[in-house]
Amino acid sequence: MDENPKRQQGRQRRLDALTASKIVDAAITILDSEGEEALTARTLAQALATGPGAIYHHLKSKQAILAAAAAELVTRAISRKPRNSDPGADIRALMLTLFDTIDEHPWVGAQLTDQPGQPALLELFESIGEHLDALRIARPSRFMAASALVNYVLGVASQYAAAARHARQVGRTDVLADIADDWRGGQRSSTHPFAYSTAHELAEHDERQQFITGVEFLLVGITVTAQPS
Amino acid sequence: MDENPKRQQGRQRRLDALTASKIVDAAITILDSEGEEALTARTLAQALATGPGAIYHHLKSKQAILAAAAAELVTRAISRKPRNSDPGADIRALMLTLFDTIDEHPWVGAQLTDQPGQPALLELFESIGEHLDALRIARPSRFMAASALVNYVLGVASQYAAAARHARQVGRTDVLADIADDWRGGQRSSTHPFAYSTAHELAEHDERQQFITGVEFLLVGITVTAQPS
DNA sequence: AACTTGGTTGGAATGGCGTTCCAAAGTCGA
DNA sequence: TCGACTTTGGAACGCCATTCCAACCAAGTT
Repeated sequence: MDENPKRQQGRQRRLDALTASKIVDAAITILDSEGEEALTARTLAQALATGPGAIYHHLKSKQAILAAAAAELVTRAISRKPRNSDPGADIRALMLTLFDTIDEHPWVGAQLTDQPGQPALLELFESIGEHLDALRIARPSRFMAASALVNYVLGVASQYAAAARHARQVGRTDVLADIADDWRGGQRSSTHPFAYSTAHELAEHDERQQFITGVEFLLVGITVTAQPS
Repeated sequence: MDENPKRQQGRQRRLDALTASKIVDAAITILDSEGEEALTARTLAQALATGPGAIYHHLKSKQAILAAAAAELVTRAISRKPRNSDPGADIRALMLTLFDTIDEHPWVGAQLTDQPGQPALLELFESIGEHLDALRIARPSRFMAASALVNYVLGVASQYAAAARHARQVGRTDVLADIADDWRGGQRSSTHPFAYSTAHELAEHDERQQFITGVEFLLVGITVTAQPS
């Protein structure tokens, strides 16, 4: 399937040789510019000026391509670590970096939530966990705390991916504004009073701010519940 | 497309008439017993002893069927409200009921995260929001708090759906044990020390306990940050 | 320089999916 | 009984991921 180390020195490859990483790069380009639905074996083959068969020689499935693409972007995001002296600031910065990656590449959100035990999730969990170590969370709580933060990120990620899909299908409209209108329509003021009265916030709020507020709730809860000292 | 109120009194229907709700019920049965992948227009038509065309006369797409099925189960779960005197206990009970629904019907998790502005999500948001009202969270924070809780549930839901898919494909029931093994393999002890050292918890923990611990982190964070008094 | 070998290529074929089409059948007001 | 309208369900369409396989190459061997 490729990645044979011997080949690096032994056989000489053609200059235009297909490789797993070239395929993944082309996939990322398509996903970013034309969305999840635009990535098919045929469009990807066309972008690489080859046929579908050649691609499957290097990567065993479309899911493998997507997993590799997501892992690439997550790893890239995580490796930009600020490493301040303040571990609290560090973990907030990490979470915001993740948010920005998902905001810029919504398909990553869909991919992260599509398969369990994915490489990208390991990176995510590891990075969050190491920051919690720095925060000196009591040992037994670290796993729970890291899981909670990962799950929260995944929830936000899945909504971003869904919104991006919807926006592309329906056209350029503001997805959240449509939902807010729906929540204010019909008999909603009596059947769903809470949603009705908060719908305007859905349409107007800053999503980055909303995300970090949720992170803040979790971090406060974690430190209050599990700080040793 | 059906659901014409006039028809209820006017035209008389055949006893075995196809209806949207019969289709959704059949879909739920297939999803629960044979998994997401088993639900196709053809298998559903077969279960209803008809052809695919008849189904599309009542519901406009497969996504609409899935959305209706998910909304049905979420509504059913949410309507089992305990309504104790203690609002803190109520919201924990609600979250656990949601967890149990997703645990029993993992495909609901996939559906919730697949489309924005879904009916099931409105029910979820409304129910969580009303409980927060009872908790007397300060007004401006309620939207943020409800969103954070919903996002957390969605993250957990997506992981449950992914694990169920994987388990059905591989035939193995213990997906988490496989992932834990992966996290302990290779050079992980040096490259991913946190994941390596917590892998055993991944395989051994009680998932329901883990879920409610995350909820607890959020609720503590929310009350500490946003309680008015 | 020809021959062999085995990884690589890419176009064609396969099987299955969601969805649409449409002729036949059913139902009702007149 | 008739004509209009809904409902049915099997066949057909277009697209997808994936597999097949004959041709293609760049070494090693002679």
